Amino acid sequence: MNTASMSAALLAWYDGNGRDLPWRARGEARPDPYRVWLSEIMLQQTTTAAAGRYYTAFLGRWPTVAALAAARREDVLAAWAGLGYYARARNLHACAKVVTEELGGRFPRTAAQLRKLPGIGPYTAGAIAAIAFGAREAAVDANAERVIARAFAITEGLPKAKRAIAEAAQSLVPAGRPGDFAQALIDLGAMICTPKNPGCAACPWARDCAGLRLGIAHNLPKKAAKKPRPERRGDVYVMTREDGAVLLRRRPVKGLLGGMAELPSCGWDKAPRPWDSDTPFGLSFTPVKEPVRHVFTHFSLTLRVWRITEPLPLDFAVDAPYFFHPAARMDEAGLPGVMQKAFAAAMEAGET
DNA sequence: GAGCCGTGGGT
DNA sequence: TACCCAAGGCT
Repeated sequence: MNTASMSAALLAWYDGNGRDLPWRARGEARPDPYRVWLSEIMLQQTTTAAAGRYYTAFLGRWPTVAALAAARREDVLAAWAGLGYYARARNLHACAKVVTEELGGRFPRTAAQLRKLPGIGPYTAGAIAAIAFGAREAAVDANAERVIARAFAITEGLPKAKRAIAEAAQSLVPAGRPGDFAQALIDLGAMICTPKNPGCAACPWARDCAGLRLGIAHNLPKKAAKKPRPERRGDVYVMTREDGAVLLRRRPVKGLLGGMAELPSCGWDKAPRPWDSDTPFGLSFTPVKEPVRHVFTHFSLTLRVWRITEPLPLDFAVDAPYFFHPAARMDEAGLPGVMQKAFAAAMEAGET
């Protein structure tokens, strides 16, 4: 089998078995580059199911790159809340501004030019160039890496094997349908050539796969062992005002949950610990019985939740980064997942 | 190059 | 339960 027949076999499989996803414009002449870009940013390290809801919401609220560029950053971050990796949202907004204000509202058409924009790395640049503009570029994500490592029996471990894998992938990209090929390779990895228990019997490349022939496919690609996840603990405070408004705080733009709103908290990240031996503003609190557990990428967290004993008076004054948020619209406060959990725990405790 | 950066679903 | 992993990028 040569590369041309492998590409043809994969495209034929994709035409009959590829996934139906909201951002895919199957049959349309050319997909909207804005939609391709938006979906690709959301899909970075994120499942299609999780990205789908946010994609629909973003597209409804900001239908064009110009509309997104005109939005306030806090609104974009709040709309991203719960999806994770918030640097993506900051870069998304920054990229929209560059495209709108410096590039005349048009995305660059080549991977090399796309690569220069904030939030667009090697994978995303290739994906947008291929899918939105028909460029003959590979889009090598973790799925494609796995498929290629197996098909070519690349036994060198990641990340050292990245270059060899990328070159092998590029050699397969057909001139005719590079965008479909990129998505087909990803679908093959997600649906057939899965990390565990790959479905080789249904694979369009079963006859070509060197890894399968050698009986090593299921063990590829090789990866370094994971490091242990440290434990951290901290305290988080739910302070409500007499009118029900909740006291929140804006986090610094850089670092963990950068730029996001949060419940005032301390002790669990690198931020200063103003309340080690005291309470916020010297107020009185009641502990919520069950602490909140949350797992981040590089540490696990146990958070003690405290509820204010008496509501704050209406004239309780706070300065930035603190602000009050209306109680009736907490779902719009833009709290990241860990803070949504803490708030829910406090509310549950308050009702019992 | 390795650490940082979220969250949820599958097993 | 604990672990793995996901359409990665930035520093």
